[in-house]
Amino acid sequence: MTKTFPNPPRKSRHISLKFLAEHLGLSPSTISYVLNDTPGRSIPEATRDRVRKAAAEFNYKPSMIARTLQGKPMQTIGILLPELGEGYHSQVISGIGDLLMERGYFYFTVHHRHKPELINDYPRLLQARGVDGILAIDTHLEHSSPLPTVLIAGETNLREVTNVVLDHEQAARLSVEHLYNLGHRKIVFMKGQSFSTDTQLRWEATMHVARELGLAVDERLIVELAIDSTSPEISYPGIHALIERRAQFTAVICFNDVSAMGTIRALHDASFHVPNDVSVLGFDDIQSASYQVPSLSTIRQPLKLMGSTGAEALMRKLADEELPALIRVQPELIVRESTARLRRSHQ
Amino acid sequence: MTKTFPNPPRKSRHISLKFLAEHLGLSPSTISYVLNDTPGRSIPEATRDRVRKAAAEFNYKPSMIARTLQGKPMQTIGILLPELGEGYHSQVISGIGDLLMERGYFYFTVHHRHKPELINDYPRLLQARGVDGILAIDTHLEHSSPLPTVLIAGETNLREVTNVVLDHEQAARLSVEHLYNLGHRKIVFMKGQSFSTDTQLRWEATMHVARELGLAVDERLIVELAIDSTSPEISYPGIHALIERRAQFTAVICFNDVSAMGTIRALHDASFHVPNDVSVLGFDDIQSASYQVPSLSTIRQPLKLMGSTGAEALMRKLADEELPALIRVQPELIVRESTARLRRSHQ
DNA sequence: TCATCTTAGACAAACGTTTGTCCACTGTCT
DNA sequence: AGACAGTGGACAAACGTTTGTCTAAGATGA
Repeated sequence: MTKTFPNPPRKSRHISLKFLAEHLGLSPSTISYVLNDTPGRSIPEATRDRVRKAAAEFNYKPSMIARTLQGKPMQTIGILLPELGEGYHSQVISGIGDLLMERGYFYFTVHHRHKPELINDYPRLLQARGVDGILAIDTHLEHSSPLPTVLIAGETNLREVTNVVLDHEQAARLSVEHLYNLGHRKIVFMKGQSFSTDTQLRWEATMHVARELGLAVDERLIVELAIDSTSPEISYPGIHALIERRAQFTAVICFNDVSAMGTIRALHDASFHVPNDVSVLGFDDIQSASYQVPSLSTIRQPLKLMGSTGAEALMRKLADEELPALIRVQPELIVRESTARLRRSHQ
Repeated sequence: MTKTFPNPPRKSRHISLKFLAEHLGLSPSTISYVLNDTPGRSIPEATRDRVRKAAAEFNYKPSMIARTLQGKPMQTIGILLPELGEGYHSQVISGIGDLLMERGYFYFTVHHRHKPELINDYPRLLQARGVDGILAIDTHLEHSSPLPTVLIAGETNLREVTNVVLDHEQAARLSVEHLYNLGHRKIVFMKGQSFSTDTQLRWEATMHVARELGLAVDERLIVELAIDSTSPEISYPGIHALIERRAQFTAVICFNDVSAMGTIRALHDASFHVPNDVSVLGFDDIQSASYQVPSLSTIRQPLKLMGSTGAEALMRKLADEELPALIRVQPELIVRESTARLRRSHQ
């Protein structure tokens, strides 16, 4: 009879092992052994039943906090990223979140706005909150962290950090060859903002492929993004300026889909038709890419996959498994309406 | 001389109060008093200096975990939302994240996919990880939580939950009157998915305003969203079907900007021009709204503000301040290119 | 019958903090 | 010289777990 014990489930008292123990007239350790099925303990089934029933009745959840103090993992990780808001990151996080949820892990999200001191401090602050590992996205990691770390789409030369990256060489090949094969030769190349970790790698890969194809890269047709934002405004001024000074071009390779939207908008405002007058190629394949008018041709970056791959890698790392330093994922060319064969009249 | 003590800063040992204490030849309590500036303690400035220097030298961060065990707040909250990915929520979270970061708070994000058992379980699981309070977004809260809770854009009749909501009545007025004043009478009304907490409230407000204006709502011109997604595909089939059966309409009031994009795409595919043939009005004003072709007229929902307002309210609640049960924020009509005056030929 | 082995638990230490209490000095005042 | 106050700090308990060790009672064996 549980009713004979003096402690009614007072609303105010936190349900702890100790509470359960008093309630059942047992010691906390016994409860712990039962609930964790600790092997090598002889406890009769009758007692086990009593304990489990009480735990269910009071909806007892063990405090991860106290458990962590014992050196157990908190089943929690920290996600480090440059900025919140729409776009790129949210897709990656979506992939991470689904996998972690499945594994019973929780996560913190922290944004650092590219500030090195924040990037450096966050791991310790997260550690103080009990996280087991760090998943960084698009972040320049310079100092090694006290925690196991996996980096998605960033750049680092830290030995102990596993890096999940897109195959930039292949991505560049897909994009440049696509437009080349459609007959385009006067191509605008767009370079990302300097703080984006992809900018440098993608640019080098793109230039490399252009050289291989014997495609001339006109200095005057390079647009460099500078605005720190995730809205299409980032590319509008650059393309607008190009049009103003009557630059000759028939295609634009954009840094991402968002800048492709800004590009199309700028061309549209200047009465150029996409793709009849100018072809525009995006990058990323964000959700709205296929619903633009015109719909975006783009290089799909498997963002969700990169997220889940990174999370999976971190789980492995936490389980002390060996991991490659680099995990590469493959891009894919998605052809829609914003790119078209060069028309004779524009040659 | 600190060098005379036997414990070199071994890489493996965690830097704790006790470690610092041994290192300095003091007791842990003294270190704690100094680092927390606990009032009513007499400790000479010389000692305080020694302690602070050592703390800085070893980059000591107190364990929030152990501190929480003492009943101190963890300075951490949990965010509950239906789904990860692009769109609506990411803007709200952006507002939350900025405010929390400023206050030194961290946050967990958990998504529940509208599953009641997850919605019910998460608060306890978060509590086990030391969370001080819950911020729910667009979530049907049915049971009261063990933690202080603020709800953004959801719906609940729980007394203890503070609710941050858009002024739906005003939003409906702005949208319907805008199209009405442009001369539209044959208007398609789009109803959100049933799981969205805004659906019911917005629909009622919209119908109310239509009645007030004496505007007939044609049953056959109601499109109801059903697909669970954050991509424009949600509205495409509905609008497409309307066109297929040659329904007569001159304007569409969409449930959100994403569905407005799907609507424009469907109209475009059927060779209708927006806004010359049909006006399309969005809702939310997401970042890409102004960069669509045509750019979207829409009802701006101050998403970031709703996020920061909710976070601020929760901070207050955690500090035991009194709060109103309802905090209302105001929408705004943004007129761009996707809506236009009704042309005579279409009357 | 007595030694031995199981069984079913209790007990206590530890994790890293916070905080109330206590104590040994050192000065100061009569 | 004795009483007393102030100073500088140590000590220990507590938070909620986990886990190694210990023990009392009952069962078993020769």
